[in-house]
Amino acid sequence: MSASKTFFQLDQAKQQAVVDTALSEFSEHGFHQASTNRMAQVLGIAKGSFFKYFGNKEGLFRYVFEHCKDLFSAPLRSIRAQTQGKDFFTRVEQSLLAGLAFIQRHPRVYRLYIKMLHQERFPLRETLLAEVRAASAKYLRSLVREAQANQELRPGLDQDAVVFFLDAVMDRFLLAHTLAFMDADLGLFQADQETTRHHLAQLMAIIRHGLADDGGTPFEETPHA
Amino acid sequence: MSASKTFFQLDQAKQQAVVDTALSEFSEHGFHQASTNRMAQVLGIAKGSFFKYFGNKEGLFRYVFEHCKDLFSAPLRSIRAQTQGKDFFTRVEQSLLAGLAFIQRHPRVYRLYIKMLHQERFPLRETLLAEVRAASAKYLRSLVREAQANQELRPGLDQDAVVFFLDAVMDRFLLAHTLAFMDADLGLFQADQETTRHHLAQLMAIIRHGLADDGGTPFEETPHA
DNA sequence: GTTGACGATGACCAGGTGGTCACCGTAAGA
DNA sequence: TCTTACGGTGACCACCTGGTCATCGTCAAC
Repeated sequence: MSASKTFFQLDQAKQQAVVDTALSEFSEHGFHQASTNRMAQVLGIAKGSFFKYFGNKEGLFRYVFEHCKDLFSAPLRSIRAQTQGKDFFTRVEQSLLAGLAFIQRHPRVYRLYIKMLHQERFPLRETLLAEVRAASAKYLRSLVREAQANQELRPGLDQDAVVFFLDAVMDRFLLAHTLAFMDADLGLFQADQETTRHHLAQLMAIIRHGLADDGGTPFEETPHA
Repeated sequence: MSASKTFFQLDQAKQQAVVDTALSEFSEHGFHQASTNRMAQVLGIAKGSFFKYFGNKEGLFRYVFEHCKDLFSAPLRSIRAQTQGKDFFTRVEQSLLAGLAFIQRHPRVYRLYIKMLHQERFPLRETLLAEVRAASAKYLRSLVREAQANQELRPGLDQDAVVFFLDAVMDRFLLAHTLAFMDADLGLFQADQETTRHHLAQLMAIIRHGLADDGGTPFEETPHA
């Protein structure tokens, strides 16, 4: 718990306003460029209050991050449960759709995550990111493991390589909707639902061919050892 | 030209030292967190000199960026020429190896590029990044176009989708060597050459299956229009 | 009416920032 | 030796930062 009891005795509306403003500031400016002066001004409270509530800027950030993590973990659990029993590629596709839905509902949370990934010198960066990445990697890995058990994937595929591959493509697909420069002229950036669905289908076809067990590979195997 | 004639009249060693120090600072801290005070101290010159040379911090950055762009464009041209005539997937693989070689030779240039991609509020961010992204996207697109002309790719694949897919996987493969968090437990981060080659082979196998024309797809085609 | 508890306040602090400019040292030309 | 030109210098400026704390206002208890 990174907030003092003073903060929790505030009425709910004010607590929420503080977290909301801080999330906007951090997701927009990262940590160091975020300004407590600006936040205080936006909220219409004295700057000193922040330091009463959270000790320092880092404490404020920790609290905001905890809040985001809560928002994040619920959908992750739910999508896994929802797709239980479906085939691997359907699960991957639905996970992507769930990711998109989350980003649309919580754009600032996603931007904060991106900022943390790519901005060194965030407080607790290693610790906090490790938690998030571990959760999503674990999820992806469990999907792959089950798929391999069901012989849905081409034999001989390295589990780590598959996870890496999927992580790369999925991550980028989500990123392209948020950052214009990550969209290689595809038109995914802030795309409407129809465009997104179209490109998702194309992408899933490539992924399927890349990973699925088609009962015999047309290429010479690349030998190892 | 973002530097004054004063700067160009300096002896080469000093010019180089200035660019070198600035590149280190910018690639490590981004733009706003980079400090001209620190650079001056490292170089052992007065801070005022920077402003004589480049007008302001942004001018200094522009000059450093131009320098990096020159370093970047030569290898891109050369790798394209070197792989002319080879098959598509070999070209992709060699491009990745060339990218890795570049990153190893110029790690700070690559880090600066990453910083610019993921840190808003960089001066001239849109303009400068557009140049770089356009160059590399154009390269990738030309590879894909030629491959499609040679019927190396599965028919019906959307060119944009293929470019997007390749960009995603290749980008992430390079990133994983530089940023620990982008390496989904694969062990690519600062990996030795052997590890890298091993994982590259795995990845290329997946890409091949995903894109190559294998003379008949085992799945129902996902119909469009 | 008096007291005590406590959250809110914002002037204030030290420290860092990008940027300026009057001054200095030097070296070439007369 | 005097003049001129010019790059180098670092004290200085205004501004912004995270963080502090003496003071104030309010409200409940007695």
